[in-house]
Amino acid sequence: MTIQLYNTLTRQKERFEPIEEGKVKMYVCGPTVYNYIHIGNARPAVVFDMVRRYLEYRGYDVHYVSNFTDVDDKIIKSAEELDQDVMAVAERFIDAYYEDTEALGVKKADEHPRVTDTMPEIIAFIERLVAKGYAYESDGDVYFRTRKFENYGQLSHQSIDDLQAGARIQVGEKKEDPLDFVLWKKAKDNEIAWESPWGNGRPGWHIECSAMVKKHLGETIDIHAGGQDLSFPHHENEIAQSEALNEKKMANYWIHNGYINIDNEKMSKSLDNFILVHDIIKQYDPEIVRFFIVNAHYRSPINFSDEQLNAAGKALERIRTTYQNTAHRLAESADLGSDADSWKEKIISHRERFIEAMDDDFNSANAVAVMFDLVKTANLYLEEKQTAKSVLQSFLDEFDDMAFVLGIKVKEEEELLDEEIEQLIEERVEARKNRHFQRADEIRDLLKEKGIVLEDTPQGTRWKRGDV
RNA sequence: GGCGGCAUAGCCAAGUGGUAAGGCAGAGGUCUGCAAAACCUCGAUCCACCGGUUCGAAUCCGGUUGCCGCCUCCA
Repeated sequence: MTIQLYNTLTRQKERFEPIEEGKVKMYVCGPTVYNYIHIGNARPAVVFDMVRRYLEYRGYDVHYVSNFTDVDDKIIKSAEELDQDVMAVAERFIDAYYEDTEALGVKKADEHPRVTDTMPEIIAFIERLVAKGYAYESDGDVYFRTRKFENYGQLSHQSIDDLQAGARIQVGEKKEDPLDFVLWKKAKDNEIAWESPWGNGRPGWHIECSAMVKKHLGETIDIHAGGQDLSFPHHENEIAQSEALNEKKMANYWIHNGYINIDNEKMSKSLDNFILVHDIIKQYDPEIVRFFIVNAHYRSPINFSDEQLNAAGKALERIRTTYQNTAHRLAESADLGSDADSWKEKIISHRERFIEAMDDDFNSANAVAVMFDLVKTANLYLEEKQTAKSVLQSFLDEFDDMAFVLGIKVKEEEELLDEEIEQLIEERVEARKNRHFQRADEIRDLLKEKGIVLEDTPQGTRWKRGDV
């Protein structure tokens, strides 16, 4: 079996074949850091992190690069409003980005290049486009000559004339053609700027990704990813710039995630209906937010609501409970089970189904369903009077693997309880032994108020954190 | 106007030619001192609507309706 993925370029699922065997070069468009990220920004971070984890799980050596746009109009505006330095604002929200995405289980990229660290490469890139006739200077700005690039529109599957017909783009006097887009912007007075052959200015939005991809990954990469709304014009323009210069295909596979909606409408900063990750994770365990995201296929739109998050929380709890019950049994019971092989075969068949699901365009919704089947199978095993340690361990290992790919935590942190609580639990065990159920129930209620939920099992009493 | 996506049980969500996964919610039962957790049983005679292709369609084709998105900064 091989991995199939939906390529926006061809609008169909294709078999994944990396350029270099066993290696994957992957680039994900990152955020413009002028504010805390909202959950719509979090989705690509999460789903492409999952894609990366899955590729690693399948044995690929993944070189994963994701950028920060740390200078542009919005940051400059934000800096003015906050009365702070542009770079300070960028720095602050880059830190916030790491904090928020880490909470959501997103691993850091191998490289997180910034525009401001890529300036020489960006300028060189533009210079060469000018030299090749694909770009021209106009009053301190530099524009890309879109119509000169013959394959323009290949990603959005639009003819250049349709694009122009539908364009509500104003024809700037500086541009030769309304479809031309800016590579270099002349600085206004007192604005943050870099020196260039065309005077002081800063890069346009699209050029940074072309330059960074080339610098960090090369002229042709395996996977280029981002939100659906980036496919046009951002990705289309990236292709135009890179392929005009390199005369090579920029990326073999383009993948785009669907939106997160609020009340069925796209969440965006301009619609002012966004929810910040920073805020939502105060209300819900970030693991729940992650689980909610991976529980749907990455290309489907998902609607964000309290009802859905609560359901996701319960669902995740079910997985964790089974994991804990399995771990508890492993620790507390003797190694007695027979028939170990048939149970292990069941576990392996779940693993195969999990891989099958993820191989099919990273269908994590199905992968999660397989995980729930494994939960059920594990629960059935726990119903057995006698269990084998090796089988219990196999269940845990399988859960760990699946959880790694999906980026969710199923293992609870080792935690010690207050001595006082420990004593109460001890006292209750004694009380139950002596059939003093009234006292036992009193203690259980008391602990519940403290957020400690007790469960009596044939292997003894265990506790977990619950709602206070 | 151009391009695209979606419409499956109370809610969410897979399935994309062979007779409807999974989760949440709900009902009944088993286990338990009681709980909790778990287990068992129950739910769409049907996949927006209308035609067509096929031995067979939620799945393919044509059309209709509704919703959403891109074409402008946006993940």
